[in-house]
Amino acid sequence: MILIANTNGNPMPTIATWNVNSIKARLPAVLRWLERARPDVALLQEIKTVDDGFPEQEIGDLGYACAVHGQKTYNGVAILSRLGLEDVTRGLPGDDGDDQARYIEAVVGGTLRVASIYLPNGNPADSPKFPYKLAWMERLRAHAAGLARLDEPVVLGGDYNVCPTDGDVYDPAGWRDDALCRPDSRERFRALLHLGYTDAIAVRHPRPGVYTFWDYQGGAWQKDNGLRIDHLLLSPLAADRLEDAGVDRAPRGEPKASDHTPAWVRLREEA
DNA sequence: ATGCCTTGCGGAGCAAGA
Repeated sequence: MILIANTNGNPMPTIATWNVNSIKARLPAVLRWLERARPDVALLQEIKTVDDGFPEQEIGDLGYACAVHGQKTYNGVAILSRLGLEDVTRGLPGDDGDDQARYIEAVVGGTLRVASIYLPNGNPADSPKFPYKLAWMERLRAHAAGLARLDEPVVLGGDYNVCPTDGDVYDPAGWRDDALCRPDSRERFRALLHLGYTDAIAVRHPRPGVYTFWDYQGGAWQKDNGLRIDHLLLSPLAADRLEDAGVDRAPRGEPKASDHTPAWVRLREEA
C-alpha cells in the first residue's frame, strides 16, 4: 500500500492485523505481503512458535523491528514496526495463572500504542473453553478501559474470534450457536465499543460480507463463505485520526494461504 | 456426517482451529 502524505507532508501510518496460522509455514507469504502492502505496523497472531523460532532476521531485513510473545505449538502473537518499537508488555493482565500467549502491547512511532490480540475461540460452546473466552473478554475490557484514558491514541487489533453482527457471517442461522456468534460473545464485544472504541472496518464499510476469514474446508473461499472476526478497535484519540480502513483479500487467494486475510487502518498524522 | 483442510508434533495419528 502506498503512503499518502497529508497537508503537512507527513506520511500517514498504516496498521495492519493478520492471523497468519504459523509464521514458519507462512513466512514466504508474509514477506511478500510486507513488501507489497508495506504496512508501517503489522500485528500478527497464531505464530505458533516460541520466541527463538520467530524469523526476526528475514523480517528485520525488510526494515521491521519485532516484538514477540511466543508459545510452543499454539497461539503466539507479535508486533512488527518500522516506526520504532518501545515499551513492550507481554500478556493480558488479570489472571496470573493464564499461560496462553494471546496478547502483546507496545508503543510505535513514539506516541501510538498498539496491541496484537488473539482472543480465545471458545468452541465447543458447552465446554470450559467458552467461559475461558468470556473471562478473557472481561479482562480485555478492564484493560482496554484503562488504555482509553491515556493521552496516547490506541489501536487494539487482532483475531477477536467474534462476529459482531449477523452481517459478518455468511450463514447466520447455521452459526447462531457457535462461540463466535453467541449473544454472550457479542455482548462482550459491544462492551469494548461502549468504552468508546470504534470498529474501524465496520464504520468504514458499513455493509454485510466484509469478511476476513474463510475456512479451509468445503471450498469456503471459492464460495465466499466467510466471517468477519479480525478487527481493529480505535480509542477515541485514534478514531479522531481515522483516514481509511479495509480488508486486503489478496493473500487469502494465494497458494499455501492462511485461512485469515489482513485487515488494515490508516491514521492521519497528529495535528 | 463432530467430516470436509491445515498446522505442529514427531515420525502415526491426534489436537486444535473456527
